[in-house]
Amino acid sequence: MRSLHRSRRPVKFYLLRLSLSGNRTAKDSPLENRVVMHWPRRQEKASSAAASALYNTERERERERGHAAAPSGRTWSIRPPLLYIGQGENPPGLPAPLLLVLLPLGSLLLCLVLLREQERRDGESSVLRQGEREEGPVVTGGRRDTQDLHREAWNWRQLDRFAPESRNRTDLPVSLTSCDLLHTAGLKRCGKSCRLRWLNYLRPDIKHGAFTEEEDTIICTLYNRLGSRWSIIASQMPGRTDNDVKNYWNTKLKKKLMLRHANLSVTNHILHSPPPTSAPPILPTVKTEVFGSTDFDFPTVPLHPDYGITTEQPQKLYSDVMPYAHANGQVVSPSEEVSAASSSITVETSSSHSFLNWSTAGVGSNDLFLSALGFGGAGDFLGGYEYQENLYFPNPSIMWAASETDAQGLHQSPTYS
DNA sequence: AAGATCAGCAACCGCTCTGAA
DNA sequence: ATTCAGAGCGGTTGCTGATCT
Repeated sequence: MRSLHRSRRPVKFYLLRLSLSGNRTAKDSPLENRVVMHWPRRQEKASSAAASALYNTERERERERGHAAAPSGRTWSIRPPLLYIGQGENPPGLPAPLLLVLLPLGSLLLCLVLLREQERRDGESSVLRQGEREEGPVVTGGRRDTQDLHREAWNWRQLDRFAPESRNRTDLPVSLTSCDLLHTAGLKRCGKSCRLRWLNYLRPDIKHGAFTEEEDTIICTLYNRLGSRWSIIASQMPGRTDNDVKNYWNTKLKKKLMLRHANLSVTNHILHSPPPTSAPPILPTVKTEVFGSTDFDFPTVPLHPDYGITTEQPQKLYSDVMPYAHANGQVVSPSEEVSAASSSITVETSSSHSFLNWSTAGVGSNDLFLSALGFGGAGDFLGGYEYQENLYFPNPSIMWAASETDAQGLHQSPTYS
């Protein structure tokens, strides 16, 4: 069991119990189907008495209106409750309390949101509902639920471990770390884990389907230029996370490309290899001839000077720059089909050539993989390039070029000796 | 049918960076 | 200027279901 990150700095928080009189129907988007609070940072330091007073005021208003309203200076939007306290554990007079945890931590609120969102996704709630009682963790089956969310009921006994007076108070000034609180809540996840879970899985705008050819192209293009800057690559594909892209590359796309290249190599071999001799086969050793050393360097890329790209600003290459590609000085129309044997992308500026070399710094074995395959551009990998205008690149069109279109044009391939 | 292996992928680890106090 | 919690990121792990033997 991996250990939880434990925050060193104690976090002051208040536990407020809100008794909501009936749920509002969530007609809004799922994202809004949750508690949203804007709590001024200064207010985090408010005394428990002040918090209690605010709470009491708000509770009165809430009772009058049937929902929670915001005091001046802050806004609360309270939708159907996130968590219910198990039956029998409720304090007297609060039949269906909603437990809110006000923290100076977006992460913790996210934990609550996360539970609600998971509940929505599961279709069938595994979070304790009103009137239900649960013993121990709630498991809905599958790894995601058992491992990601160890959802146990909130109950007063757990809270009382830290605040024994909680049963008879509406405000609970307690000094705990965020991890303590999450343990108390039964989540067994730190805020960081919850955030990650949200970003990579629960976020409603996440695209969960298979990757398209367009996305393959984007990934290969940017990977070839940047290496494993997955977050930047993912930023060009709405709905995809860096983790998605990374996993996809490592498990599928890389193999796919290798397979295609292997097929191509076999074809080339059949077409161009000399008649077989009786000489014993020589096991190949890879030599990166084109780059002049056994270390891999990405192709030298001259950048457009107007963009002001520096090696310290690699991100700008994607967000601001998608330079024109040429090959051997010849611009190739995007509509032209590019052979799978095309070898390189060079990027040419109209005037001065400020060369930027995406070199070995930060480049891992995957880049060696690319180099070993002899590819300089994503069009090579994908075997046939289908031009996509303004995929998600804000700037000029990409023009892939075939420097040599015959089957022997793999001049950037490794050579075997 | 049962165990072994593989593939997919969400989550974790550990590090750096950022910004608030 | 310093401290430190939280965010961001890339590499890696390990769980689960599918497939193979």
